Amino acid sequence: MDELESAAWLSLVGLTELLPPSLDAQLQTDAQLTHFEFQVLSTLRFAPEQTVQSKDLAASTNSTLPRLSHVVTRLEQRGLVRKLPCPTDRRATNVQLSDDGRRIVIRATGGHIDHVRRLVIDRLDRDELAALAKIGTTLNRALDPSDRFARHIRDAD
Amino acid sequence: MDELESAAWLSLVGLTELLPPSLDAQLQTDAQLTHFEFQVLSTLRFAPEQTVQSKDLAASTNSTLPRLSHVVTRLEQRGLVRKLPCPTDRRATNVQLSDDGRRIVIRATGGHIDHVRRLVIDRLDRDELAALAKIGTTLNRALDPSDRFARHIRDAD
DNA sequence: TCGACTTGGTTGTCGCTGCAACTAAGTTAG
DNA sequence: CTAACTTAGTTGCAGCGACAACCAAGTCGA
Repeated sequence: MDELESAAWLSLVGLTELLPPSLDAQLQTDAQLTHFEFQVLSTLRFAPEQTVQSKDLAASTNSTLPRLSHVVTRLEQRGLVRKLPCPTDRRATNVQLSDDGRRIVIRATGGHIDHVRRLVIDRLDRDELAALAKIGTTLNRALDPSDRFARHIRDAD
Repeated sequence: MDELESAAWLSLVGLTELLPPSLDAQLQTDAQLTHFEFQVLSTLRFAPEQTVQSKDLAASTNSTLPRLSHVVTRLEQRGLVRKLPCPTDRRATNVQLSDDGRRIVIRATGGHIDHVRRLVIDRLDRDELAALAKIGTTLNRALDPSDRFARHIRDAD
């Protein structure tokens, strides 16, 4: 690897190690949510009926079904979501945002966006944002060929 | 957030969620190492005497001292590193790469670099690499003002 | 229509990391 | 010199995520 390749790679590794803890910390102190929980709630918030089937929720949040199952169980215990049996497929469960959950996620979103702006968006100019979007898309496609991820936060983030 | 900002942000979040598992998976199957363990061993490999003090090793690998302590304990049990008392400060411990550890990390490096190339480097042109390096540096500085991270893999990665 | 296979989901266990508490060694002010 | 403080490191516990095993429901072929 030459200088440029190495610099690009190291900076990318740095990002993947530093960014997630920063997001978790902000959301944890401001809203008692992990970033993953926030993603789950945000996805539900913008879904029709505030309801999404577990399998699809897992795909949207780029998680596995076991992981989601655990998290949804905890969120349900906190009263932020409900689990409903799916009427058309009795194996499936639909996850629905509760009123409490809706209030929580709405209140959390503002501060989270502020944080993302201060940390990332506002530090890059338009050209850099465009470059990042393009590079990110390319690499995400390589990392996740099924490309199921991340069509969710959209209006939230 | 407008379209461009949102696209950049989502692609960045995607990267931070997809890249680390990919690195861990490759290193785990090819060398029975987590990416973090690989970083530790790589750092030691290029240090004078193959030895680094725990505190500095923690800083170089962007980890906390407790985390490093646990990992070094495991690596020592596997015979890949040694813990030596520091001669000049009796509180400190120096971590040294063993011969086995050296062989392991050297054997692991080639495959790891191949993986990184296939996944990232080879998918970007020179302009994109330069943009990524610049953006990454900017954001890393925002995320980690002390900037202690990532002066290590250098020749390895 | 019945057996084999697939799909949706849950549960249990294990391993790793964060955090707080703690020990030990070094440093500094009086 | 010694009491207060800081620094280096370890340990124990708790929480989360991966994985495998499992159950239940749906599908499909003969």
